[in-house]
Amino acid sequence: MNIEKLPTQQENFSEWYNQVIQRAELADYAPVRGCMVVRPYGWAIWENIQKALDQRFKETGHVNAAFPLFIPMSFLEKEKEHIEGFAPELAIVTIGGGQTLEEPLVVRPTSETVIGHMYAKWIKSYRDLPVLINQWANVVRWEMRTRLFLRTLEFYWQEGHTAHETAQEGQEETLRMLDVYADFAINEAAVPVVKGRKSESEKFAGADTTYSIEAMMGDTRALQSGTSHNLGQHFAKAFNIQYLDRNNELQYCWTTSWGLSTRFVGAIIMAHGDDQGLILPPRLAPIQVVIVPIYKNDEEKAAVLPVAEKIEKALSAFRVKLDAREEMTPGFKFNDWELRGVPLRIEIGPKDVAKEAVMLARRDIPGRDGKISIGIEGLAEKVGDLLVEIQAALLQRATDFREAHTTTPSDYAGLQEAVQNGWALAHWCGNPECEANVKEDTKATIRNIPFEMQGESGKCIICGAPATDKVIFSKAY
RNA sequence: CGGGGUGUAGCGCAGUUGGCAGCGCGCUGCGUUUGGGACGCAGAGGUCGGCGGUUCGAGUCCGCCCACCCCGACCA
Repeated sequence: MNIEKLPTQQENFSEWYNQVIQRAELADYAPVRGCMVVRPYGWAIWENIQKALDQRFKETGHVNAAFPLFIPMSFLEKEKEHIEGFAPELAIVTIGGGQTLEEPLVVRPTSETVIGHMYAKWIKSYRDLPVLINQWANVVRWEMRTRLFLRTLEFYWQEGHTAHETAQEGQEETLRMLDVYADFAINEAAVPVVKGRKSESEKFAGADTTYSIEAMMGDTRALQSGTSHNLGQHFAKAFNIQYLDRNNELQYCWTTSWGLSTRFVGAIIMAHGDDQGLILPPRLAPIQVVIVPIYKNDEEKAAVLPVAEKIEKALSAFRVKLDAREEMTPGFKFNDWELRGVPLRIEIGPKDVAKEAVMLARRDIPGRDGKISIGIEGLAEKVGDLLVEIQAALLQRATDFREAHTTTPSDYAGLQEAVQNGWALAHWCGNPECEANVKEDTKATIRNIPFEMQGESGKCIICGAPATDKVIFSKAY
């Protein structure tokens, strides 16, 4: 392990990001360019994300299934916008079993097409609707520039695919799942997000409308953290997903899709981390409490270790780890677990044993300010309270940070200035040219058109034309 | 695909005019340590990215190739 300090977020945020991931053993670079290995600690975070989301999917009536990795090339070509959008980033298999394939197989970049094909077989009647299926899967998109978790050639995600009787039901489903994502982000990951609609240029290839949740990272850039698409009847028409309605008339279904990926692990890292390393939200942290025993000799060890073990048992309701490694000093362990973002640390040494107490150290409050001595009696309850408190504090801090770095410039010069270090809220007339100009001039894009600001009319900050949409401009990952 | 850069131990790097393959961290063993990143001693670990050329001799010079990184066009 490299014992040197991390670069600070201030001096080099992206280097801080890369190093914290590798040193905390979340992920490592794979032998293939642009691919990553998710290591056990990183995967444990993903598993906790999966649990929190899967539970919400089930509660809203969805079931899981698995669709194949390979998709016939011709399937993607059936929806014009879809193939145009994805063509540049497809991985295509042309040889199988030593033979050149008659039809190339695409490694799925997303599964609307195969799933649409199957839905056409399965759906006959309005009685078959709605179909509410999700799958947990890996997908491949051949990206030019990659970053661990944020953009890799292969990534893990869930993709929900639903089919409905009416346009309205489709729209309701699209927004329902966006709400599920926002609820997850805020209440499980403590990452504040803004729900909104994507502009035409940023929407999913083949969607009527794309919605997203956008979060601000520690360097003020935006990260699209989850998306929900109203696909209208595009895929239903491309794949003949039809049903007989109540009047015995053949109708096309209305479909949706929605996804959240391992990119969200990157969101957690960048939204909460500090110069010491990760800070994981208690609800998703693989280890919520780490116990570090402290002793100088065998005598002290004999006094301390059994108590530490007793505490470990007393805290079995939490994800707790006793770090009894002999070959490391307590000081090393403190730094090590801080790097790994464990929300709460318990230090127990001879002095504490004598007092029948322990030291509790909060990860979100560095140094002595975050430490308190507390009696062993009723410790579990106190730990539970503190974890809830830390979870809330992380959300509050991230929200405050976002607000402190969000401005409402009044003219174009102000906008250009504002997006250099933060989000800018401003009116936009809806013209793609204005959007493109901002990107050209500043590298910032329209992240989304927030629901909460709809209905405020004004003048386009770029061209001055009347505008009904107020949008977030920001540099993004 | 364009522009720039780097390939030497697991990681980070040094290697002079061409002359025995090195340093720091990490790793292994033993001992001393342990309340905020301990120390000593002894070890293990190399196709110097690959192929070819020049030379008595190449990590070093020349040519070709390969890989990766950074910047741009694309993106959850």
